[in-house]
Amino acid sequence: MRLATWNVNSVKARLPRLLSWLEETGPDVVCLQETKCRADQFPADEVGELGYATAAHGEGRWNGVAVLSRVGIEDVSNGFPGEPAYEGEADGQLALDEPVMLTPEARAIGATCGGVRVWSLYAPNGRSPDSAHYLYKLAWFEALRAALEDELARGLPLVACGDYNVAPTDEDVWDPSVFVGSTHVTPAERKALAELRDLGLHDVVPTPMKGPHPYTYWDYRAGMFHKNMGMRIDLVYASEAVAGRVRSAYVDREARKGKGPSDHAPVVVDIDAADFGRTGGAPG
DNA sequence: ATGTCTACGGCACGTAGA
Repeated sequence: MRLATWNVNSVKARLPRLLSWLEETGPDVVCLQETKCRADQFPADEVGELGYATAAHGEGRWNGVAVLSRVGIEDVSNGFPGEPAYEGEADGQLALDEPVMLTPEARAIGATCGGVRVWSLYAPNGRSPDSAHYLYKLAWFEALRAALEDELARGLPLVACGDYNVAPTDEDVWDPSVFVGSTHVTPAERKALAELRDLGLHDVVPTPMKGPHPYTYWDYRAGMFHKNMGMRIDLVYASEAVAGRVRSAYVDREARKGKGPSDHAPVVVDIDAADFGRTGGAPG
């Protein structure tokens, strides 16, 4: 099974590149983030012509996640149980007797594809460590940890991949000194990732196509991609059964080049998964 | 270079988010 994850930064703006990338790369399962469209606006017909079924979860202008699969797509979950909603900076100014029902943002979608439980995740950015958005990010990760613990208990091989908006180590940013006081590198964010790994998930670190660091994101500004000043924030967290069958993984930096790219590159993982589709196989 | 992208509302370009 060839699995990929890619923050496309608008699936509508990226559609020609997405379609040609699908044809060239031939993944069986693709996790997309920042699709920035409602489910009914997702170009399911266009990817369908290439043989992919779609599960999409979106809200319009921001966020949005999807799973594409040509090995089946079943048991779709839009979001996860306990997923928090962003209450914003205005929390506390609302009348106490006027509870407001907030809908979680479209940041997670799960589906079972070819015998593998697949999650496409788009973690909150956090904006700055003193913001309400940062607290929301940490709460979202704690709820994700609880949800993935339950998901793993189902016994299927599992991958939770996407834009985690956290660089796991200082090696995963081009210059740690630039990030002092910033999100993506704080101890609390890295602890949230460590707690996911404590569930038995393994960080599938891809091979960089160029240079020593498998960065997956480079800011559009200031020639950051040209100078390879990037970050590794798009991660594949795989259960033991999947991690033990990973043949290879790479960052497709070619997809970050040229006119009209996303600011993220895809991560592509090849897995020996011939027996995952069988019923009655070993769990986990 | 606070230097780039995107979507939105609404039809020009300012604003917000990343």
